[in-house]
Order: sequence, then C-alpha cells, then structure tokens
Amino acid sequence: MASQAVSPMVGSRLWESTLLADEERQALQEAILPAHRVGANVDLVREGARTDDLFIIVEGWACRYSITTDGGRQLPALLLPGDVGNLDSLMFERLDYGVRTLTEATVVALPRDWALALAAQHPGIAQTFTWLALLENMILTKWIQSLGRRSAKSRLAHLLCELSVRLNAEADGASRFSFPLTQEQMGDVLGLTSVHINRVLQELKAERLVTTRYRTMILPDVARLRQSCGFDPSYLHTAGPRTTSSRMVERTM
Amino acid sequence: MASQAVSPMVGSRLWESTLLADEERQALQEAILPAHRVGANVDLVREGARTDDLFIIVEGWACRYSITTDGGRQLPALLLPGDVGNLDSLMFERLDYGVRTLTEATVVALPRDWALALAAQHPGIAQTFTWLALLENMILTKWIQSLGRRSAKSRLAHLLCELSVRLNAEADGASRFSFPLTQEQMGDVLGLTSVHINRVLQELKAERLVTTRYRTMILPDVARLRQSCGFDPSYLHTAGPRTTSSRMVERTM
DNA sequence: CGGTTCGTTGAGGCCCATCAATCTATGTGG
DNA sequence: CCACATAGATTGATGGGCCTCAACGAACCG
Repeated sequence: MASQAVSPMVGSRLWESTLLADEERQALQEAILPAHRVGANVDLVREGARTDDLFIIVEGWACRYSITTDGGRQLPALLLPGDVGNLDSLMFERLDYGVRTLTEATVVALPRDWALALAAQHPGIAQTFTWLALLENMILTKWIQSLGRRSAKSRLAHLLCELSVRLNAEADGASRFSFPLTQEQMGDVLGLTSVHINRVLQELKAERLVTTRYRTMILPDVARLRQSCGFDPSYLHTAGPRTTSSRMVERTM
Repeated sequence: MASQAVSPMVGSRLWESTLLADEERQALQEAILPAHRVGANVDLVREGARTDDLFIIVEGWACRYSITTDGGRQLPALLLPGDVGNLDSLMFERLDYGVRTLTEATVVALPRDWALALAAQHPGIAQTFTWLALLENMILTKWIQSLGRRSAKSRLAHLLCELSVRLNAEADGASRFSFPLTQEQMGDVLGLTSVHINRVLQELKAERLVTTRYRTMILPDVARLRQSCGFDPSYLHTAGPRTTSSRMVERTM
C-alpha cells in the first residue's frame, strides 16, 4: 500500500464500477486476499460444494460448469478477466454449478463474509453487487434466447460476437483474440456436440466470417458476422449502470 | 396506514426478505404506488422500452418475452405472484425483453429512483435487491441447463416441477395449481413448437405423471415426476438467503 | 351460429446427434 | 531422433428428435 502497488483487481468489473466512491474502492482493495496463479482445469469451486470466497478472474479464462445426471455437461457461463466467478455465493451456501479454470489463470479471492459486511457499510459496494448480479442476468437471459431459438450456426456466431465485445478485442471493424476453448467445450456452452460445432465452424470459415490461427480467433468482418446472427451488443451494457438524479440526491445527503 | 391496512406487497419475495429489518419493510411499503388490476396480455414494459418503475406481481401470472429477428418468440422468465418483473430496470435503462401479463393480474409499481434511494440508505434493502437478482440468476442458469441438455419431455417435466415448487402447490406428494399457459406459450418458454409440446405432454399424461383439468395442472406423483427429469429443488432456495456471523456482526454494530 | 383461439393428429423432412474411423499436433520416454 | 501415447480436430454414414405444413376438432364467445 505504501508503495502504491497497483491492486490486482484493477480492470475487474467490481473495481471499475462507477457506483463506487474512492474510499469504497480502497475498502475493497483491503479486503481481498493476495492474487494467486493457478493452472488450467483447476476447480475454484467444486460443483455442489460450499465456499466462503468470491473468486475474481484477473487473467485467463474460466467457466461455470454443471453435469447432468446422464453425464451431459453444460457450461452456463464463460468467465473472462474481470468477471466474478461465483457472485451467487454472496447469498447462497451451495450453488448448482462449479467454477473451473480453462487456462492458466490469475485469481483473487474476496472472503464472502467481508464482502457482505462491506456492502452493509458502503452503499456503493452494495449497489455494485446488485449491478454485477443484474449484468449476469442480462447475459444469462441472452443465452436462453440463443439456446431456445437460434440455429447452431447462429448460436456459435452469436457467442463469438459476445466474446469479442466482452474481451474488448475489436478494432477497425475486425476482431482478434486468444481463444482457448476446445470444440467440445464450445459444444458444452451451446448445447451442441463437438462434431456439430466442427461442421458449423467450417461453414462460418467458408463464408469468411471466422478464421482461426493456432489458438487465436479472428473475426475479419465483425459487422457481417453480427448481421448473420442478429447480434446487438446493447445487452452487455458496456457503458455501465444507469445513473440518475436520485443517485445524485443520496450522494449529497 | 392508520387503519393498519395490509400492504399489497405481503407475500412478495421483496416484502418477505429475511434481510429486511422492520423499519426497512415499512420504508418499502411507503414507497410503492397503489396496487392496480390489469387485464391479460397487457404490457407492463414494452420490449426495448425504458421504464421508471419496478413491477411486482401480486396476483396472476406474467412473463418476460422477447422476439427474435426472424419472428421467433422466447419467454426467458415466467413471473408468478411475489416476483419482481423487471428488477434489471434498477440498473439499466433499457432491457432486451418486455414484461407482459399472461392472466388478469394485480400489480404494484415501485418507482425505480425511490428503490435505489432506499437501497442507498438501508443496507437490508440493498442486500435484498442483490438477493433477488441472484435468485433470478439461479433460475436462469437452470433454464440454460434445461435448454442445452434436456430432451423436450424432460424439459417440460422440469418446468412443471419448478412451477409446482414456486407456487407452493404441493401437498401429500401431489400437486395441483391453476395453469394459464397455452401450449404455444409453453413452447416459447422451452424452445419448442406448440405441436411438439402437445405430443410430449400427452406422453407425460400417458405415464400418469401429469393430468390437466380445465385450466388446472395436476401432478399426481411429484416424486416420480421429479425423478423422471432429475429435478432437484435446491436451486430455488426457498429457505431464503444464507445467514452468517458477519451479518450478525454488522447488525450489532 | 359463425368466428376465433386453442388443442390434436398425421405426413414428411431437416437439423443435429450418434457412432466410428482417420488425421494432426503435441508431448514423452527410450 | 524415433516410437508411441494422448488429446483434439475432422470426416462420413446413419438415425432420430423435433420442426414444418396442413387439416381437423373442440371450446369459447359475441
């Protein structure tokens, strides 16, 4: 602190929340445990287990996963740098999903009890948690729409569009980002088999909407890809939460 | 108030939150607008429109709906008595879904700016909003698992199990509740066509897992229905939010 | 009683799953 | 450096779950 070390949370959605006052940000910084590095395919929270920490992904990819009785796997969320992996642990002892890294990753833990206590003392922190939860809501809702009403090709295209925005990877109408998912894992996100992911991905490549090189995903023409699947980024609310006069009012009270 | 009139919110999840102190509950009560009765198929929030109120369903059914570019419809949430229809409006100006009644309904509006101001002043209210948001998260996540990995029959069975619990309609191993959805609407929830809903529902009836009479859904053997689709009600967290020592700590501070 | 909405049934077809084999890339040990 | 093992990507053949289109029946209602 004395050395003005940059908090490992910098860049996380929690840290960057516009609902936080400076002293609230600092309170959060003092509550987190030291960042640590974990390997790929490591459970941060095992499925069905209880946990006392919120995990913030600082670098790398992770996912929520759940296994159905008949062995099928579903990934109900992809967690990118800045995301909180298990915000639900704030309010619930046991979750019906696990959290696991997909790549090597840097992770910060925030003890859940401290987080709650901070929320009770700092309105900005409490509202930030609500904001984060509602943001997840928007993404989950969009995934439901995708799973319910889109074709496989459109679902895949839509997912790539979403990731491109969430990773802030777009420039000059194109996008390029490191992409660690196997086709099996893409299938587990989209409710498809890896075989079909493969075929559909080839279609997108044939239409020059997608290119892959090594483990990099390249979207040469984001506008066309978006149009192909009806992607509208507004649900990601990259501009942050709504601000209102009432917020001003309570600020100045 | 003088007459000690029962708040129309009684029974709503917001009102019943165990995170609220009595004076916080009263503050909420004073913030709501008078209850009003609306007909079936009435928009509370039009898709893509902005709104300044949170809508609490007091009686009747409602849904969130969204239309895809190619005309497909998806209902990403069913709203039952006690639910908040558009909690997302707390933080976001525009939602990518609309809210519409499915039956005649009694609805209470809570001005969004007041809700935020109350949350800033009352930690219990702020945490209740977070809790409500995370509760929705759990349900949305489960729906994603259903849409991604379950067969049509299993999806329908799972939905009926969920509604049975959410409506608190179970007694003596059976369940019975009024059920206003058309087969078309069930399809819009489950990502299926009404034709296929019809066939799959008949299968469930043939297995004596479901009976319908007029507009009433009857589940004669809830245990067997649950087993048929792997339904586990824990994700609905009917017991309310987790309580901890830290919560006690800040209570007594 | 005619109109409208909803439910029901049948025929046919497509999207995606399943099963299985092959190919490629990467890593490991001798 | 090569033999081998393993994980992932790719391809083909086949089948099934669900969609599509269409018609008809049933319930409700002005």
